[in-house]
Amino acid sequence: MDQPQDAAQLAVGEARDKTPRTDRGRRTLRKLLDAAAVEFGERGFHEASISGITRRAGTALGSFYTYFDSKEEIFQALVRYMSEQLRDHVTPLVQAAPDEISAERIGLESFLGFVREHKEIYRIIDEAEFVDYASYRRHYETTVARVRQRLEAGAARGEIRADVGEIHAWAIGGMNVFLGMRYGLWDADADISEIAAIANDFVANGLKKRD
Amino acid sequence: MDQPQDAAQLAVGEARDKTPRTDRGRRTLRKLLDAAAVEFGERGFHEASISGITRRAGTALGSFYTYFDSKEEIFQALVRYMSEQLRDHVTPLVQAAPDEISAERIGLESFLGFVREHKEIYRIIDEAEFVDYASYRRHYETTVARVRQRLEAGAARGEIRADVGEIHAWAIGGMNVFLGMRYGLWDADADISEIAAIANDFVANGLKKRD
DNA sequence: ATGAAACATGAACCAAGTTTCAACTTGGAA
DNA sequence: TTCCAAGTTGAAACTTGGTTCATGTTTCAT
Repeated sequence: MDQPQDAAQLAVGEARDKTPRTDRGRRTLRKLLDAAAVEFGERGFHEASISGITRRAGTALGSFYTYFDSKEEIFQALVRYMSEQLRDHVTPLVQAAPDEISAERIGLESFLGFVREHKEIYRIIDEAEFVDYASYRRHYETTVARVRQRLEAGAARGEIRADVGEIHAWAIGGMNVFLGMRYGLWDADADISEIAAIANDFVANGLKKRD
Repeated sequence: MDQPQDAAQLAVGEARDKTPRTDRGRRTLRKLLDAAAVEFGERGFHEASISGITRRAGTALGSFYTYFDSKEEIFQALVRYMSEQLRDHVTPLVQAAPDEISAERIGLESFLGFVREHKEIYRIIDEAEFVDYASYRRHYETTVARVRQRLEAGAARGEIRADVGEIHAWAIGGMNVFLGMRYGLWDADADISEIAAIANDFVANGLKKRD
């Protein structure tokens, strides 16, 4: 009924009229997000509970609903945040690479390192396949699109074969994800840069220009 | 079309003496497993309900507990069964291949075809990552182990480079899974054998013997 | 200083679905 | 044919945890 009109004016965040207006509110929201990352990472989406999140955050159960409409909504916010974190970690390193083949090696190596340091983050993005399929799909589609762009740029510079495309990008993406799971998640002792070097040698041959 | 009895009996037998002793019992168990495949495939593990399974199976709710101790247990039995189905579909085709490179192409192509025909089965195995991690890990470890064996046999016959190993196997496994998701699950119209041919050309170059 | 909006609180509500149970039916061995 | 183990049944007890809400506290513009 008598809603404040300026609620329609929040263009920045994706959240509706649940955006905090005071410092206290922003602090609480932040505490909830941090707590949710830990709770979801440790227990998985379905095992996690909102009371677990608020307990970790040190707030009351009801306060959760001041900022989020549901458990799904905070999860979705988290997936997007983490997908961005991963991209922000990998992208600058890859862009500094001297050529396309090195870029793929550096991309894989930095991805493996990121996974190893943020196991809980990796798990959350992965679980989105079943909790928030749109976010999951967007994550992989944008990730692979970036691989494809690199490949095509490399081909245009004549560094690799000219016929690379979407299929090669998905192949490399899948390769990276599996190597991340096997050697980043499961095997804490594997030598990450050796893994990346061996996989990159395989990719380099696969992408080499035909005679 | 072959009997799920084998897999079901095996999986259940391991768990407890809930194995049916009469024909009627075996029939009911079978109905429950078939219904569970549909229910889990359509709704996912957490959305699926036991009453949904028994409704589809045409049995009473209580009968479920004659054969399984919990929702997790029937899910686990299903994962194992489906992992075996997939293997039984792909393995004979791969083994009939004339050489290692063709084997990988045929393996990918038959995997893509299987995924497309059994979308629900694919989803179930994937969801095991969060419901029954041991089964999930076993599925991928045995799958990749088979790739590795093929690679090493091919290397021993001198068909491909000699230094192939675990890393190459995981790379190829991940590639296949992602291509399966992208072109088997998401894209119903993609030309499967063309995808397999392009990916295989990439792999073939990657595995080629060095000069 | 004051009032209104923002924020915090946690007990209670409630829906959904898992599990139990006691009575009943069926199968097949003796 | 008899009898008991195996199997079936579905209502009801029980759990769990997401969500609501009425009440109290804090913030801040005026």
